[in-house]
Amino acid sequence: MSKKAERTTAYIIETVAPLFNKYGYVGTSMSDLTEATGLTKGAIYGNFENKEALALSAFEYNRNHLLVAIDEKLSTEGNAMDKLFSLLRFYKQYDIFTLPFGGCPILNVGVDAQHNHNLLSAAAKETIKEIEGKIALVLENGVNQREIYLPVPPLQFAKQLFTMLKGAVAMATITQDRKYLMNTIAYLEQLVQKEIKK
Amino acid sequence: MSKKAERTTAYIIETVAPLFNKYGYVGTSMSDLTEATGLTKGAIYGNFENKEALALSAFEYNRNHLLVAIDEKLSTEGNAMDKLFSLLRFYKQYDIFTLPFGGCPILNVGVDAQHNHNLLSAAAKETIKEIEGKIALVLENGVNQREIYLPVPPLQFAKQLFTMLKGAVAMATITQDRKYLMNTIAYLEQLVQKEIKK
DNA sequence: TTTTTAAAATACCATACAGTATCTGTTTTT
DNA sequence: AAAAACAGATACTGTATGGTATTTTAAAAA
Repeated sequence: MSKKAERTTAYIIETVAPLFNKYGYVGTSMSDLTEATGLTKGAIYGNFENKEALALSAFEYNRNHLLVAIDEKLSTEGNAMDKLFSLLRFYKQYDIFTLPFGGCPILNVGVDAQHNHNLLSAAAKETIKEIEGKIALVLENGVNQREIYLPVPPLQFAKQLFTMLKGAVAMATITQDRKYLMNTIAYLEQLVQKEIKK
Repeated sequence: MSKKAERTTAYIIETVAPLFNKYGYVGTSMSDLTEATGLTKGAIYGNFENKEALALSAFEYNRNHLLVAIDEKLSTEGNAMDKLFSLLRFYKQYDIFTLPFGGCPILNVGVDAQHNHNLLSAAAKETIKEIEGKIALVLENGVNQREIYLPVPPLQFAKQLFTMLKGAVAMATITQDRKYLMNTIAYLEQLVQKEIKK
């Protein structure tokens, strides 16, 4: 296994990931990709079986970035409440965070692939489940440590919270107005404070 | 102006609207449209200047359907609270309501057109503003009639409410799970009850 | 340094794309 | 019923699409 190939494979993915995320699967053509990478089709098809495989790799790349960031926020020192507030602070800057990959991959791919690409659609769906699970885990630990109180089961609360966050992300994306992020999350902060603080 | 042409123009729009909404602007080809309508390109290009004009008409068609429905819910007999609850009940069934046009046009077009089509993108944005305005008006009247109390200005409350609704719509769409709609709106019902009831 | 192996460039394929000029059939109008 | 107007079908345009077989170039191994 020579290293050259691995490097170009990685280079292709990171160059191509924002394009697929912005323009969607059908909206991104192979010539867009050759232009962006400066490589020829021969080079790209040498590293990826076809356009589909490339799009899947690109989504996985974006998704991993996101999950790493979320993991980091949820691993903040302190109790469950500290971790939650760390996550909320992160989402206040979510538009800036996702700018380099061309917006929220879950929203973009989830909506774009809906009727165009089953595998991508399933991948977006799966990513949502993972994030909800991570949030639920923090909540569950908080309950067990008697740090917080929950009016509903941890997973349900996590889903509710994530739904509101995605609402803010969707509105900020569509209207290009980051106030939706700021205001919604300010509201969520006081909601979390009131609802679950012991 | 003969009526024949108007009828086929209308027929084309209503046939084509769900396709553009599902597959997006680039994802919908002229041959998809000839196949769905059973008409030839000659017929379609005789009624619309180009693909873009057709897509814009299709969005407008979907948008109008939605606005009519929302207007109706917000015109329910009774006070501001009755109108709000009528809207919330409508959103509980939003997935079923939007099924014939292939999902929520604001979300689909708003996300799809984001980097692919400025006019469509602006139209989605504008539609959001209109709906927020309609909700804000109901709230403002409610305040003036001393039926409800608002912790923030009417438009801000309307935006907040609509953001959460869109969050539920986005999550239900991406995951294909209508529980997001049910649970989020059940939560909003109790929130509205608590927060703004005088 | 030479040989071997692999990566990337080139040139090409068939097909699908949006769009159009022209022709044919059908309505209206006279 | 004939003439004029118009809707729609047909056949075609050039270009862009995803994908591939083959050649050239560069990198590893001997």
